[in-house]
Amino acid sequence: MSEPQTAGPQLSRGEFGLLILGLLGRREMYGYEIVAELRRSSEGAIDLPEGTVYPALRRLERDGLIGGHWVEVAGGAPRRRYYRLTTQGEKALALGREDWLRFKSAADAVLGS
Amino acid sequence: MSEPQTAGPQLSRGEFGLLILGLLGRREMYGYEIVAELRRSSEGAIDLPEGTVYPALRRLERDGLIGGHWVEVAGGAPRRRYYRLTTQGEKALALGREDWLRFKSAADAVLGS
DNA sequence: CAGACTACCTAGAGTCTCTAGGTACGGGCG
DNA sequence: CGCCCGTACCTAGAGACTCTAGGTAGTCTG
Repeated sequence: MSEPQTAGPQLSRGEFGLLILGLLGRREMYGYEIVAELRRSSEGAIDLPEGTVYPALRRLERDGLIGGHWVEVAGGAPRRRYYRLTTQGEKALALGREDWLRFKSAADAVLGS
Repeated sequence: MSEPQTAGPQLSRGEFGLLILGLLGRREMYGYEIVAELRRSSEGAIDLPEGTVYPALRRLERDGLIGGHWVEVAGGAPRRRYYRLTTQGEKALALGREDWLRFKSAADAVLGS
C-alpha cells in the first residue's frame, strides 16, 4: 500500500488520527489539550473521549508520525506529554489532507449534498 | 443513538453504511451493482471490496434500515438480491446526511481545508 | 478448455473506537 | 476534615467495522 489513489484502506480507518495530525500541524500540544481543542475548534461536533485520543497518540508515535516529550509543570500540576509532527508526520498530513478532499467530494457525490 | 448532537459514535463508524444508504436513496439496487455504482459515482475514489459491501448490507438489513428481495434473472444469470430503503432507513439517511455535513465542516475546520 | 464475468457468500485477522474504570495531586466548600 | 471537581495521564476489554482471501456456480468467449 503506497499508491495515493484508490487502493487500500479508505479513510475512516485512522480518520481521527488525521484530525490529530491536523491539530498538531498548527502547534505542539498535549493529549488533554487535544481533546479540548478538538471539541472547541469543531464547535462541539467532534468530541473524542480520552480513551480514544491517548491510544491514538501512542499509535501515531509508534508509527513515527509524531514525537512526544514530557514537560513538568510548576505547582504540582500533572506533567504533560507534548507532541509535535515529525517530518514523516508532515508528509502523512499532506497526503491525508488530499485523501480527505477526495473522500469528501466522493461522499458528497454519493450523498448528493 | 438518538441525540443528533455531539454524543455517541462519531461517524466513521458505519460511514460506508451511510454511503450505501445514500445510493439506495436514489433507487433499488443489488450488492454487486452497489460496488460498481459506488466506484462510478465517486469517480474511483471509493472502491469498496465485496467483502466489505456484502456484510454491510446484511447489517443494514438486520437493523431494519433496508429490505432485500431476491430477483431471478433470465438466461441462467445469477439471481440478485435487490435492496431498498425502509421508512426507518430513510430517517437514518436524513440523520446521517446531517451528521455528515456537521462532521465535514468540523473536519475542515480542524484540517484547515 | 481456460479464463473472464456476473453474483452471491464466508471466516478470520487486524484495527479502531468507546466504556469504564484507575492513578495522582491540588483547590474549594461546607 | 471530607468530598468533589479539575488537571493529566493511563489501561483492559468489549464491540464494531474493514479487508484479505478465498469459495460456489453458471454463462460466455476465444
